[in-house]
Amino acid sequence: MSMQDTASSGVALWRLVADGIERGIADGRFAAGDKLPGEMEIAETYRVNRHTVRRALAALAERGLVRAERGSGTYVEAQKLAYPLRSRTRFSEIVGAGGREPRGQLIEACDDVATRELARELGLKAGAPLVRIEAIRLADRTPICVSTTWLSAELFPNAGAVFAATRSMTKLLAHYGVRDYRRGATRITAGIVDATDAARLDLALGRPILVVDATDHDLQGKPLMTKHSRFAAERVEFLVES
Amino acid sequence: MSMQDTASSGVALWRLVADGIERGIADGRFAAGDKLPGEMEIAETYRVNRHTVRRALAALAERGLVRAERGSGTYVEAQKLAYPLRSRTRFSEIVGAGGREPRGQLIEACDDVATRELARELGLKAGAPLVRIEAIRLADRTPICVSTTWLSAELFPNAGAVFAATRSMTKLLAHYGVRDYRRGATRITAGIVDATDAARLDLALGRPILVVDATDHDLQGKPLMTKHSRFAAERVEFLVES
DNA sequence: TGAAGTTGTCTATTATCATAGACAACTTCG
DNA sequence: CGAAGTTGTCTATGATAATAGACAACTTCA
Repeated sequence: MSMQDTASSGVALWRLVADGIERGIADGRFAAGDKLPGEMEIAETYRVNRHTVRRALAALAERGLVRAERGSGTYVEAQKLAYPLRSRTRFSEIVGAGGREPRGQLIEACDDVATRELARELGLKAGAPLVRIEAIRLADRTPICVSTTWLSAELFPNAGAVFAATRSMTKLLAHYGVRDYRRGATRITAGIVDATDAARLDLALGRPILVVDATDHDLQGKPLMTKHSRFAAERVEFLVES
Repeated sequence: MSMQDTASSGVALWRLVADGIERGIADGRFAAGDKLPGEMEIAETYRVNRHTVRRALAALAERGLVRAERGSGTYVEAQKLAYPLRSRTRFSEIVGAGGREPRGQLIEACDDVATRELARELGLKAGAPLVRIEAIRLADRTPICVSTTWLSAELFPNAGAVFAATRSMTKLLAHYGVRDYRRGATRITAGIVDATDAARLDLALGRPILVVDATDHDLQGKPLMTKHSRFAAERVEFLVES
């Protein structure tokens, strides 16, 4: 065969191979930790050159989906959600890009008052009225993180009800006329899940979590909301741009 | 820009442009008969070379979605369903390939006896028991054709109920263990829709129809079913392989 | 230790993708 | 008719995709 892609569909051959392998991983034909067939074998099944397979595997490896070990084979990585930490990242977009369905679920929404720290983050005075939203975010049916979000009760009246209806922070902000926003400085630490979060994340007690604190700003730099998120470490992998 | 495709995603640039235009046609931004923007203008909106736009338009023209008129412009064709007449064609696949959802709807299933002609087509004796299935097939919510299908009542007992449940001839045959089948000789004529079919196809009286008679065989050549289909001529366009 | 099997890297060739410019052929409209 | 705008076709160039072969580097296992 000297054609570049099947039926000149405008989709590169290596992409078709990569998609095929990814589907195999997604539907469990290749489980996490499994060894993929050798490059030659994959090349034969797809009737493609070994280098084309390598191109496909390289693309998957870049996304952290597989890991090649020289002399041994290529292995399926623990299928962690690749979570790029850019200034403009939306949970729904990240999850959707991985071919999974993003879901949001409200746990609790209640009034709160700003501590000195929260007030500083949000550019308010200590004791200012806040709305606190506790929510779970899932990819398909897998809980990824629990997050506590604080917003100004004056700027976003009735925010809890709006989030309950939209199940999306992005849509919540859009409801108040905020068309775009960015994440400011983000702090990442790790910890051990507590009993409450363990139940919410369907996670065994004692498992590690990634703790992320971030404040989102609008395009003018005005603080909109500050978040305290706890990610199931075994299900997510943050990607920081180099 | 000297890159071949956006973010080296494995999808050709012309494909992205073609998909974008096709989406515009699908969601009504460009209606049937409309003139598309000029090639230069499209090139500017997609920030792409004019030749790349031409490649995209050529792909759409090949599928019959648009028609270029030299010196005048490129126009959206009457959006007929492109129906390739190969030996192995499935309605669901054809409709699905066009980005529309295939649907089937049972009108009536009843017992019948083989005329001399039907018996010859199905390899049975005249007077043999048959099941006759009347069905409508749609793309999204647009009726495409009405078809009358005859099957041997002995080979496919209770076929009507199975079709009512599966709404697919392919699945019906699979239910009886037929994994694959091919269409044999196909006869195509044209006619005027009668009152019954006009109502079923949501077609005005007096409109033309394409009449297709075909018999499907299994891979050993044994006749499985014979069909008499009436297509709304203004909604479909048969493609015969060259 | 050695053989077999695996991934990594190199060179080389061909086809396609994408861009660029120029001009012909044609349609539309004043 | 003539000008403006459109699609059609040609040549040319550089980047990428895909194939092909060879060999190095490494792991696994008998």
